[in-house]
Amino acid sequence: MKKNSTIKDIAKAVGVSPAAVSLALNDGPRISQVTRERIAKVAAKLHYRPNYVARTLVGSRSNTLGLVITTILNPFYPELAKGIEDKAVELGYSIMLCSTNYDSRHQGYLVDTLRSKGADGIIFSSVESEDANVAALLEDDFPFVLVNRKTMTAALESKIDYVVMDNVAGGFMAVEHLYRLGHRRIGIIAGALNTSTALQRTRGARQALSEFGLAVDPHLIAECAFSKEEAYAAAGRQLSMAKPPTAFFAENDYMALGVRQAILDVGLEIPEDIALVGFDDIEAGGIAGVELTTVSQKKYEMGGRAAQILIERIEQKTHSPQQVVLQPELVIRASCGFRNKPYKTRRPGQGPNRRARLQTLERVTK
Amino acid sequence: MKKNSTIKDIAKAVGVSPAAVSLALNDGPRISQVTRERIAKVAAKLHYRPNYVARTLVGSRSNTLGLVITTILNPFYPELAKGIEDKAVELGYSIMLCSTNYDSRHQGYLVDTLRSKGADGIIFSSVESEDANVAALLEDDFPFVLVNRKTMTAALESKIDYVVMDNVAGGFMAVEHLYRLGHRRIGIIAGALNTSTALQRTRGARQALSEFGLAVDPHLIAECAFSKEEAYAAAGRQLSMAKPPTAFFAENDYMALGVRQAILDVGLEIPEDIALVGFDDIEAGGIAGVELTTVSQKKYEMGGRAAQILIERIEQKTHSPQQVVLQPELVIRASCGFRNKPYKTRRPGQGPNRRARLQTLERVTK
DNA sequence: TTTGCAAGGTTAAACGTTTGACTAAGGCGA
DNA sequence: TCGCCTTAGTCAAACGTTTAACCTTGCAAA
Repeated sequence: MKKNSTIKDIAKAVGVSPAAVSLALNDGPRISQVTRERIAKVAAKLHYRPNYVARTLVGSRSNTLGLVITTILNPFYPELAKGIEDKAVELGYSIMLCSTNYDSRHQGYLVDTLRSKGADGIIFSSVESEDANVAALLEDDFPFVLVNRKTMTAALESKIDYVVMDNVAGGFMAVEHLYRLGHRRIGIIAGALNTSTALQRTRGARQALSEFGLAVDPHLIAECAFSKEEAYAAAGRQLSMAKPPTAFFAENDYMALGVRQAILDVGLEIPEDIALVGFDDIEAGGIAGVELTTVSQKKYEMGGRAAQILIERIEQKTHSPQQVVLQPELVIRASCGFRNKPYKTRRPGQGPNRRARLQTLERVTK
Repeated sequence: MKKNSTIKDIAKAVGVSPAAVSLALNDGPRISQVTRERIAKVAAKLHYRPNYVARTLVGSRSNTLGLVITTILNPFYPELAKGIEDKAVELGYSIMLCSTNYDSRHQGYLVDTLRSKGADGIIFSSVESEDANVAALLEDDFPFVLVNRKTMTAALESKIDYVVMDNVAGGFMAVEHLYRLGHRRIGIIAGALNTSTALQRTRGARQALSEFGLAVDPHLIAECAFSKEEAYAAAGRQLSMAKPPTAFFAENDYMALGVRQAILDVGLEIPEDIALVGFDDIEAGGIAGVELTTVSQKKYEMGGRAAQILIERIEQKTHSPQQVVLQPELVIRASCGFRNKPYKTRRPGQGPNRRARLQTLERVTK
């Protein structure tokens, strides 16, 4: 491989010291306009490309962020990653992509590698609700931000930057929608309950159930990994119960696609025989013929915000922990039959109005 | 941020020289078993994490690969990226993800950044058929591999590592399938023709057309970006022609989804009124109700092979350029109506048999 | 004529490793 | 006892930057 030209090569060619070249190229002080220009010219001629590795070593930043996700195969992540990458590039950073494949031991290895390789900070979209890596990073005062998920260790939570959706509100919305459509037996296909995401969506769902006076049947709550396959299996099991549910809430769209297939495979139709609501609003859910009703997350925005918060922390522009909670939105499509037969039930309860209730929920969350 | 412990800290603690620590930790020679163990113990206690930045600087490798794609939003890429990442991790490498967003100037910037930051090599899945960056990299003898696409500059092609599908054969298959189903007016929604991918799929499609004695109507070939939106628009235009096509071949599945929507939006049904075949075999195409017939690419495998080839080159285990061409496979689902009414036409022509013909095509490709 | 100071540099150390060349100590055969 | 080899290290340079501290000029002011 051809050797890259260095600052020394330029120095030699121009007849100045390496320090002068460095200063000139970085708009430093103490260099006259003329030398500055001569240096720039020679640098261009030699195709000089600053060596970030050396620069990083002397202690300045690497301008590289680590991004830790579970697997890029879940369509939720590409959009999140896109939001992160766009913002990072805008602010002059690159990103290193790492997948845990749901293996938290591997996550430890990834974190070490990222730090070894000089990442300035890490964006985690995959932490478990009590994650050892998070505690360790905090201890070392290494910059990181959580996105999509958060830690639920009370002592830590207030010290950590994160950006999440209000998952409790989201879970509530999903079940409320189903309830108002007349459903009374609602199967909940929950994600892995060692994640804040699944924990809170489930909590919101249960809150809705109890607020509407529905019993919480444990057989109707299935915990499984955030995967299509497990969701398919779990839904299949509920469908073969003596009294199967008349509606499903799958805690993400990828799982919802699995549930959908399970429903179709037993010969039932959506929404005529059974209703289905997902969570995330992935692109595939919007395809004609699929038309999944879902709780929408602002994935792109979440990603961008997370990147920005992390970079601010890295560049010390920041102060205290930033915790942003975005509000979800119900996207009504065809999979619950709302268009054909709208809500049967009035908004239940005479308590405070919807907005007030949600705000209460939010406080409960924290 | 807490300072990381270094080899010097360990050296001090153990009472040996930094060189000894380096040697011990890297299984180098000249260190006795006992010191080796003492060093290991202290390293563990201090949570020593080797500084890759420094290591990279002295000239060894960074164990980091650059991956350049167009945009992770096209569902083709996550699976490709997964194949790359898994293989890279297996072989001890990390990957830096970069998106060009279809901007070839930006690609130049990305390449520079990647080289600046010490990437050992680059995987390109986004080069244009005559790409200046490729030529420059080759000139500098910088390790890289092309995947999914290749250069079509004759002088360069033989010197470059790449792994692609046989896109000519794939394009041929798609049109052949439609032809044998009885279609005679086939709209081709082509990708950007400055990519080898679109160029070759289109070439294959035209070869099929002419082999089956069908005229090539230029109005039925629309070039557009590899995006859902442009494909939607292009299909819409063909559908409003006086004599619209009875079938479409979209050169990737993401575009096919756009075409599908266009068809549905004018009130036509698939496959009853119009047939549709895609390319790639993305997961969303297989969803019940969508069931897109498509030419399948082995994305995961392609990715893995590409990573492996690049790493072999980086580690000098390699010799001459490696060029792998994988064979596509037609995945017949519901979008062409094959199941209801199978082929009307015998395999046309009395020339050499299918396999022989394909092999000819392959040779033409190269 | 001296002093002060701004402008435009230069020097050298430092970042954390790796690695080729050197060395000290001990053991062994002759 | 000498010479030589082996073992287990040490030393110092190098990788390409950045940056604090120092050095020269030349010129203006006193």
